[in-house]
Amino acid sequence: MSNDLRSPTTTAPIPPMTTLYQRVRQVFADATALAAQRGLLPAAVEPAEVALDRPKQAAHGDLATNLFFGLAKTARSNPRALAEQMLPLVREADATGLLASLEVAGPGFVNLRLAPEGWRSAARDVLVAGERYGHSDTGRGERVLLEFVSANPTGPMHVGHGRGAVLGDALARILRAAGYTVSTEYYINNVGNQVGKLGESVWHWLRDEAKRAAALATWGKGEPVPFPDGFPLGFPEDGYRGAYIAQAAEQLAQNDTLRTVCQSQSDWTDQASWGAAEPRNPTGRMDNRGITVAAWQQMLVRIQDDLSALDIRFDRWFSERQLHGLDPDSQNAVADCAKRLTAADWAFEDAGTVAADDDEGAAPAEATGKAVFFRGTREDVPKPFRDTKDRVILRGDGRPTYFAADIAYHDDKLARGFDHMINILGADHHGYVPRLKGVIHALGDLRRREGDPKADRWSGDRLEVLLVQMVALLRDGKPVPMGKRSGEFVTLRDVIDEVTTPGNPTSGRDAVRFVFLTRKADAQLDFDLEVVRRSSMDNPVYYVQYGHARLASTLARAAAEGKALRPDASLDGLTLDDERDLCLILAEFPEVVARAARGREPHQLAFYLMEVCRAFHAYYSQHKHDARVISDDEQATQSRLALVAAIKGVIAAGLGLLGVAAPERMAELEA
RNA sequence: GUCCUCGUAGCUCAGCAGGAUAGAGCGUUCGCCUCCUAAGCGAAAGGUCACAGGUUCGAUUCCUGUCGGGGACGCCA
Repeated sequence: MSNDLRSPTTTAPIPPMTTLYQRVRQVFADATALAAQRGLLPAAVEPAEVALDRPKQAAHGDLATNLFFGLAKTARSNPRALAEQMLPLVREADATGLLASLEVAGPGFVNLRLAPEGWRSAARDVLVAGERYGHSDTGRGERVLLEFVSANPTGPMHVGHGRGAVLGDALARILRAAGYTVSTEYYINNVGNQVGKLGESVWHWLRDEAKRAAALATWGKGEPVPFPDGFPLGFPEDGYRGAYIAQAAEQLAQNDTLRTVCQSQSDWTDQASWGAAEPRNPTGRMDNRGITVAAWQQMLVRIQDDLSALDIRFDRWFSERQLHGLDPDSQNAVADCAKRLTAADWAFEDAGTVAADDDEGAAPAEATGKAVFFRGTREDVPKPFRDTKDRVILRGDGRPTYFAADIAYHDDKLARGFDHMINILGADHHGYVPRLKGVIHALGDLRRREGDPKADRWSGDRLEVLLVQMVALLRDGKPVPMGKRSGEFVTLRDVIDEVTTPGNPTSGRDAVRFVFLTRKADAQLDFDLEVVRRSSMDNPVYYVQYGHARLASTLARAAAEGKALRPDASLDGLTLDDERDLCLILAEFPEVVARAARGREPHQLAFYLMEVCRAFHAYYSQHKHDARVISDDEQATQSRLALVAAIKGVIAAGLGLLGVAAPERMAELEA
């Protein structure tokens, strides 16, 4: 950091930005270096090893460290005595006079108070760094592939998907700020039974225009679909019944080619009438029919639309079809992986369990051949990745399972050079995790045998799975009934719309995002539509946004009175305890971002922002009479405006990392 | 049955790589706008951190077990 904290210098070639916490840590690290020179300690410590806490009690100073508890062991001393010995060295190391006082407390804590220039520098840091305040190199550029949502393209997104989406998007923003190199990816599950059923379901509507028209005329959005009887083939078992099926069918009917296909009376089993019958798909499954592809593409557009309502974009949309060699210029990596695993005895053929009818609609399951199982139970699989059961990758009829495709997918991810993979999954998938890690381990072993020099990259611990718990949708405390089977469910879009305040288009997105981020991923979340729609304090998003707007309006007010914040404003006018506390809170922001990144916990940021606002509102109210921000005291006004700007900057930066708008003013309240 | 996860104020939840006297919001009670946004602030009340052991200077935090809520154990995805 430059020694001139006064001037918010113009952009030098990316200054090595430090934070107040880092500067204090450096002082302690330097002190240990001095101690090492003088034989008091065996070795110096790195700044990062100096744990700094903000004590709960004001009597314990501005910051505290328990550094000497750990060092006492190696120095064969007791913490308290060592701390006493170290204090002079700490003072010596504090060349810039950051620290005002130091004391040893309790069994060996060091409590410290910062000099006014010290704590004020935190506000200066914010103003100098601007939008980049809080950024760090914690992640050291580690290449992370963050896969999230990956909802089947068989219908609109529901609320649970939304939570995973918001978590993933916020996490991507936070990780990037913390110095990770992040790619986000959505895995499109466009092969398999589910998508096949989507095709069948749509097909049924397309076949009967009269019924379709009648249905469309009478169904309301979100209403259960009274599926008519008497369809030639019957509706597919566990097919999709939401009104969106009819909507999709209606849209597909606009497509001339499909219209021709759909109006033909030929049975859907007659491949000839379908156009693209895929020779590489010998079992003739629905998932590769033209109608199916058209249908999931339709659904994908809808999903993308829902995601953009939440301001979420992905770096890449990864098609499962490409793994099966079904997309142009793609290889059948799924079959390849299965073959190589089998060759290396990581998989084996076995009749095993008799195949159950896997509800292929009207077609009864054929007598099956031998299935291929992945040996996830092998003793040489490290314990945490070992499965309790061998899992099928190729069914008796040769069709790959979802797991088989996922093997090829994760092989592909690692082959692309990522250091680390984070998958965000619904908590109901947790049983799936060990087998996925296990198969990555197996692929590593396989590649080692094949002589791949990069084989070590294929290790189970490169995969990290974040499990997201369910969202319980409530309205005024009462559960909103959701039944996928009945076709009666509230979509993510419905929820966003319902909590959007008239006249403020982003309010619904902001509310949904913020509320989703006020809980740890692995905690169940109650989402009460009534509460989130209200603009009250049960609804923290308004609290934080209001704080930002209040800060903005204070700055605007000052400007209007000809007292605008000047770039050279001095912070010397900040003298109150509350101002020191605010600065210390601002100093914590980079710590919080780094912590949220390391722990993959965006909620920490949400809670932090509420704390910032709480402190600001208290300051603002409490000094309404004795120390207003805008006053006749020019010096004090400038300093306080600078503080206000810094607080505003932190809130804006924090909200930005959560993907929530930071408004300059709040929209009119609802009556 | 096996595995995962959660159990903290009346309710909903925080609690950072173990630290000092346990934190918020809602709800309840009582206060605060002639003056920068009252969508705000202050105060009061509210707790055997599910239970029992263990690890150590120190445990709400880490480990084991018990009890309770939720979830997963398919040739589904």
